[in-house]
Amino acid sequence: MDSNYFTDVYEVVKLVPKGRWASYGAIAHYLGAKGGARMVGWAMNSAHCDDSVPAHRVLNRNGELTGQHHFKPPGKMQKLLEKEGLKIVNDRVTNASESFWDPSAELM
DNA sequence: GACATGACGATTT
DNA sequence: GAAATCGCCATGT
Repeated sequence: MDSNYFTDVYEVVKLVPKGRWASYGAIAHYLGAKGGARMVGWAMNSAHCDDSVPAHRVLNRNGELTGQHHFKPPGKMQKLLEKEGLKIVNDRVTNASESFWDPSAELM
């Protein structure tokens, strides 16, 4: 529980608006760039057990569904994103720059 | 305690 | 412009 870092990541991910997506680096930067994007991904890895954390809204900086294989079943991530209004093509979000959500910019 | 790995990012070649 | 490499730090072995 000392790793409050994960909790921070969960909070930010939960704050991601529906139909938008945030990048690991953006969240990491919002948290103070602690450890960088990798730690965010690692936090999600621990969060995968928590359905309250819409990890499917967290993609890499390219808007690619990098963690699909970690979902159950694989592809659920893409389905959820498409259901929220995002267009996924080739495991990648189209109009990514338009649906991109930056916590440090939107939440300030 | 050290080595290897990981849902990434940025920089350099 | 694309590919390759290093860096970030925490977790697992």
